[in-house]
Amino acid sequence: MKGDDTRFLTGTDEHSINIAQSALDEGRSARAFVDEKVGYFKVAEDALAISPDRFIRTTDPDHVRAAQEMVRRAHANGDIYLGTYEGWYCPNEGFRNATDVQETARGTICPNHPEVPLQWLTEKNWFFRLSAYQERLERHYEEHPDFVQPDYRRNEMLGFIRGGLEDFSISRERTPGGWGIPFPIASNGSSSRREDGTWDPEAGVIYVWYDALINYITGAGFPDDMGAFAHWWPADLHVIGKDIARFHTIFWPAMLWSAGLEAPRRVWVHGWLLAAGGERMSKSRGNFLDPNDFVTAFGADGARYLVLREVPFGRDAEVSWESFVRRYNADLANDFGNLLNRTVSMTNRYLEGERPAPTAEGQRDDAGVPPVSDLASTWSRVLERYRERLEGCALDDALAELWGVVGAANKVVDAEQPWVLAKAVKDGDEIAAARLRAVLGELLEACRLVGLAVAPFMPGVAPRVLAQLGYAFDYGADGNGGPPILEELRWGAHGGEPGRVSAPEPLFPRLDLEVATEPGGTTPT
RNA sequence: GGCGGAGUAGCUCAGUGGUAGAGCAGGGGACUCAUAAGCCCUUGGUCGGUGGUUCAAAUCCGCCCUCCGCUACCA
Repeated sequence: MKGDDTRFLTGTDEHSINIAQSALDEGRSARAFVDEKVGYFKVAEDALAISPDRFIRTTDPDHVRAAQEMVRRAHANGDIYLGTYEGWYCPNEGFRNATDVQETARGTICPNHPEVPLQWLTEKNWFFRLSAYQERLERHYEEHPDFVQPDYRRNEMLGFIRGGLEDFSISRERTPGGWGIPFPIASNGSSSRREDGTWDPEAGVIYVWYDALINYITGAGFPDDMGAFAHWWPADLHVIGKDIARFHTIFWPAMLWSAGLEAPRRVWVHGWLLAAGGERMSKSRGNFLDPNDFVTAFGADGARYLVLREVPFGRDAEVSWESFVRRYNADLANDFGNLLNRTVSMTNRYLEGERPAPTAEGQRDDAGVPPVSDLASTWSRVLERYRERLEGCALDDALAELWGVVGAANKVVDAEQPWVLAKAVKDGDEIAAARLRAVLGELLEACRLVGLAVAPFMPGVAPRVLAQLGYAFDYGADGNGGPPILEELRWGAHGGEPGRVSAPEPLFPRLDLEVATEPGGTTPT
């Protein structure tokens, strides 16, 4: 919306052994299994009005090419070598981490398949020379203090690096059903591609997360369209969950450097939404919030607002249905929704719907009345802080800044009491008439600015706000098109344009806490 | 165990030496444009415990208690 070229990528990581095994357990192909799951993700994205430029799947053919090219580059650079990997091996799931297995009277077992004895297996694998990048990683962290955010995550990762980096394996000889991207290099160092174009299964597959990380550059055009890639890479921002921080902040930059590519500019690590008591949400615990139910109750815009406002973006947060309903009613229905509604209603009632221009700072309107409120100066301060918070990924603070203006505007209504001014106007008081127009002009402008500024959070609500105010909204559902938003976000940017407000229409119907419980029937917490 | 963070009003949190704060929730009031919303006022806290430093400590130091994060191949 600022007018910058953007490319927004989401997608799915599909080559895990767990996926291959679950598909086998259900008696169907891994491909059919992931196709179904991807459908669920896309439905949820649509429901939440998340509009990536591309939804990338690691099973996409261009991603297969990208992953194989990255392996070739690492190999050409001398960063991968053949070694042996050993550990507990579950015939159903492949290698299990020592922390995932249990010692029992009958031997070592994996909790998912207690009937099947584990084997201590040795496998020939390719290893990536992560150890060669320790110094460069430390230097990178020092020279780019914002590379990993929030700061405490950066410190954790830096501590991990300083503790010494080991090489890690990036291939697997065997996976259930051979699931994975074919490893493009044979053990003798030549290509594993055969004359008929298929890949030699003896070469194994690329280990799942080595392949998964590469999705970011596939999405930027690597290696099929290096022109596009040069335009989009390095990415300005990776947003990831805390559980995969190490992969994105340590392994991934090293992989890129090995291939002669740049690291992303910034990686933001977000926390989790936790259920009551700080428990992790899971279906088996029955404390899972289905995003589709969420949208049903609050609307796509409401759901987006709540999740981003209620939670400090860098930390875990305990959330509950009740906390969301409270926040929805307080912020959206009562504060902002009602502000717009009362402002539009008064404009209709007292000015026959005609929209007066907002009085600018230091100016007098045509009737000689100076600004009646300090909303204009408040706005310019808030906008600056709003931008700072957004750029720092402090999304909850960013929204709080905007709501400071909402609060100020509600106070202005009570301080000026337009209904009293309107009575005086009826009695022929011309000064009151000018003041009434000034008050409503300032309130309408505050509504326009907040409604537009909040568009990245509530892309569906923003056009409805502007429509009620009689303004056009020229941006698409994905935020593209339209004028540079910072121009539009100036106080009085459309001050000279005559216009009419439309009939007031509540944006966020107030919810009854007792009624608005989870559709799944789970007891609200 | 090691490293790091947190413990402040019912809830979520701000506050790094000088008379305890915000939002929400609760209570009261005046008003009426509005989604019984908004506005004003207000109840509520020995700032985890303890011992120090200081004229003065939520804030600095020591010890203790509780919780959380990181501590490499599930991803």
